[in-house]
Amino acid sequence: MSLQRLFSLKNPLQPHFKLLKPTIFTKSIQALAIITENPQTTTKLNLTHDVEWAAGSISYSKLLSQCCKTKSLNPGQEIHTHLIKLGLDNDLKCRNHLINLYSKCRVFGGARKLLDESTEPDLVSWSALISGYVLNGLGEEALLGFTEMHAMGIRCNEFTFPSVLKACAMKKDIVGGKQIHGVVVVTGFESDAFVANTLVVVYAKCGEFLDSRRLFDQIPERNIVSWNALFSCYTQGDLFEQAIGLFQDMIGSGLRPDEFSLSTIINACTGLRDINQGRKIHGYLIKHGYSSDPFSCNALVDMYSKVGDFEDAKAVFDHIQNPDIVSWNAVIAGCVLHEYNDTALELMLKMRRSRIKPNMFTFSSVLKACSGLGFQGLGQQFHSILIKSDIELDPFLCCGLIDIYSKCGEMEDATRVYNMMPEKELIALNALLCGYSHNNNDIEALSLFAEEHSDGLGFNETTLLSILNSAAGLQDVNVGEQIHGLSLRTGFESDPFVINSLIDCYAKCGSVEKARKVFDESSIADLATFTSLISAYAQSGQGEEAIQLYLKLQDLELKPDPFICSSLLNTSASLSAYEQGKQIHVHTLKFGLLSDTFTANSLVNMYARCGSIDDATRAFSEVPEKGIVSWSAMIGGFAQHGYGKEALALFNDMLKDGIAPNNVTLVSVLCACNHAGLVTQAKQYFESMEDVFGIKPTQEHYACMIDILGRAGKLHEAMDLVNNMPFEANASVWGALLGAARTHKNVDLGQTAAQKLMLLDPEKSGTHVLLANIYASAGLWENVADVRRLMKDSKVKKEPGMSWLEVKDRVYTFIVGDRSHSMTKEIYKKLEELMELVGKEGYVPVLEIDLHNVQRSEKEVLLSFHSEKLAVAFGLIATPTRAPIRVKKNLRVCIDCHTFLKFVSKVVTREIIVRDINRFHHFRDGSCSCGDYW
DNA sequence: ATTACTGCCC
Repeated sequence: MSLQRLFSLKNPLQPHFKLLKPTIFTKSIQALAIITENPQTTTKLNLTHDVEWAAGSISYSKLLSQCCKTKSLNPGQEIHTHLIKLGLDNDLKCRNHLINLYSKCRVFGGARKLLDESTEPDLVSWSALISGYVLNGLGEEALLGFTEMHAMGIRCNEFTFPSVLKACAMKKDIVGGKQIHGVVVVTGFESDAFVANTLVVVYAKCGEFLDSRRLFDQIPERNIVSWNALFSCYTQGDLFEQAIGLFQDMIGSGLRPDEFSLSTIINACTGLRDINQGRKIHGYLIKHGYSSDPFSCNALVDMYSKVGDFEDAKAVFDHIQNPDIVSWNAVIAGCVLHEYNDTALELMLKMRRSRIKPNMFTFSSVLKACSGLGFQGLGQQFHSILIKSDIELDPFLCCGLIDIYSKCGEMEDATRVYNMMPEKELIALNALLCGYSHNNNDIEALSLFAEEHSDGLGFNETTLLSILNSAAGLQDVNVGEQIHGLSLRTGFESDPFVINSLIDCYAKCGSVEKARKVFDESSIADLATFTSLISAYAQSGQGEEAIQLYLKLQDLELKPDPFICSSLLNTSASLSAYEQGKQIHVHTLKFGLLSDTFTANSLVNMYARCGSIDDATRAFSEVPEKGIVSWSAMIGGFAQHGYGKEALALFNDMLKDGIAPNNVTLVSVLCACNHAGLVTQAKQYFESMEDVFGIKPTQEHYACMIDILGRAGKLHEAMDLVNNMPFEANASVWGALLGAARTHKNVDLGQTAAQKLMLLDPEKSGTHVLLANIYASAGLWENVADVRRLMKDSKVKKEPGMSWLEVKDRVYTFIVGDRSHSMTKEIYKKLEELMELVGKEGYVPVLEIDLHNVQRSEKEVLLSFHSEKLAVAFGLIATPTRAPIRVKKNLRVCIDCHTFLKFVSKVVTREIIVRDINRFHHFRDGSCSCGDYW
């Protein structure tokens, strides 16, 4: 128990009484005496516990000196109190010791009080005070003390100058440093080793390396500290090679490096990322008996963490006998760097068990670990510990906290931490902007940036990446252009990350041309840039450009990565480019990318959407770690191809595997029921969605369910469902109803649905066409004419029917009545041939009713030129005899083409796969996989 | 009695 505690006891009379109690006093003195290694004293103290004896037999000055050496504040204060009691507190020697002790222990008030109350404070009193300020990093206070001392007419000596100069170095105050340098020269302390070495440090720390080096060269008797000082300054100024060069010069001059030299050089190796040199130094350390030097060990832990293997870092750490706070921090930081985040937290617990208090470095690392592990709750607990502690919330910690709060979407708290910072720092701004962008607070991000930018906070590439993400999120090409301009003006336009973000931003804002321009103008041709532009093309549906770019990438012999391949597979999927997709598949195998689940899932999706359910099934069976995305892709694939039973069976397999479905899976499940005509099952799934799987039906699920009921002719039930939806029905719901009305020729329902659709999605052309068809089927020709007029007035154009067919490396496009193809003649000839063949088999053109006012013969001609017919005809000419023909169409297949293709598949014995806007049709041997229900 | 060179979080 310390005396301080005694003084705070309730009874004010007690302290004096307790003070005289020998047992309390002697415990401290005894410990001190043992430390002073005075065997005589120790023995005698062991014989007696008497206070007065201790005071008389050993000098207070000696004891206080020992207190200073060991920074033992409490015993020092006890002695101080005792000196007052004995009236010995005016002794200058003791007083200066006490000033030194208090100042070093940050009790500046006490130190200052002793100095002020001195009858004659001398140079030593001031030196002691100033050195304490410097030791505690208070450069400003040290210089103020120096000025005051100077004003009192007290001159510095070789002991004071180093402290004062160090204060200048700390503040990077070259002006003050030069002034004091002048005083040093005038007073003749220039050649003192301590002063000369510190002068070298002052210039170097202020960035004046040439002056520093000149002073170093002029030191008459350079010692090891001079060398150490200079190359440590070089290392701190990131001049690692110069540091190592100087180190070699030192060895050349015959000096043997000590632990200071070695730990500094290890840091230089870390900076240079030169692990070989670092290992050599490690060997030297062991050979020369420095392997237990704490500084060198800590430097090694840091080096292996940052440059080498974490295992090496851990091995060095495990060898440290009594790891200090820096050792722990270094190894914990290493864990975080290598993403052993849970180990980082475990080590922090171990560290606390060994009674070492975490500091701001520790918290900075463990906050990162929490963030990496998604332990936001723990991160918030650390925040409350930090608030209760006396640890200063420096910019690094603030960043960590902003990151934690951003990760859990608590942007208000993140903003609060940021606003709490006395001085805004760029790294904190970046952390907050990043948080805003991830939480889709794009407007907040951009306005915060604008504000801080006008306040002069500045920005770097990280800032630009964040705000470009926000601009992309807003899909505001103007904001993107402004940021582009800003990066051009500030020279960031050549940063690869900025370039990629610009491409990404322009692409997301819908301007692939601008994205391409950035790509073309940049001199960087790395994988990431290609990935950005390829996915930009993929996202905007420009698959051919995406592939062209991929070919260019291969010309440059860049090895594709999972991102690129995944992107390309998705492109092939959306284009139904089966051959192309297969080629990408080969590449994924060649480059070993199928262990990546994303890529493997994309492969399943690609084959499913390119119409090859067999390939998709095979790809699915080879997905290394099947997740919900893999299962959903496969179930969705089966559903789209009309394999309802297979889809549902797979869904059950998935449930057996313990994978919980998500809303995407359930859309596919309902879709499967729809395409397989399983109305009862669909109803069961739909009704149990929330109870069994905990998924609330969305618009999509409702739309699917209404489609099912509609197709089954249960129009009332479908309408009831629309009326009882928990939200306003959207366009897809009404679209499903309109489709049902058309199938079942229900004019009232068609009108209601079409009206809603025209309001919700006025640009959609299909609505008018469907409504016209419904009117036409009921013989309401005037209404048909009205709709046509309405369509003309509202400038809604009927989307022309288009089909795509892939042959070898090219995708061929066909439009209704297309005659632009180089093989037009052959195609139409083939079509005629086919007409004749299928006519013999019993094919009769089935007319779409909306063509009622066109002459019958004309209709037949028009029908025969539908794009899918042209595509199939070309496919028969241009592809190998037995290969399936895969066509993609932008609209629903018309009933005539559907009938025609059934016949064709029979007469030419070929499988024809048509992917229309809703699903796949596999025409084989005269029938279609959809069972004529689509 | 007072003095110089070394480590951990972006």
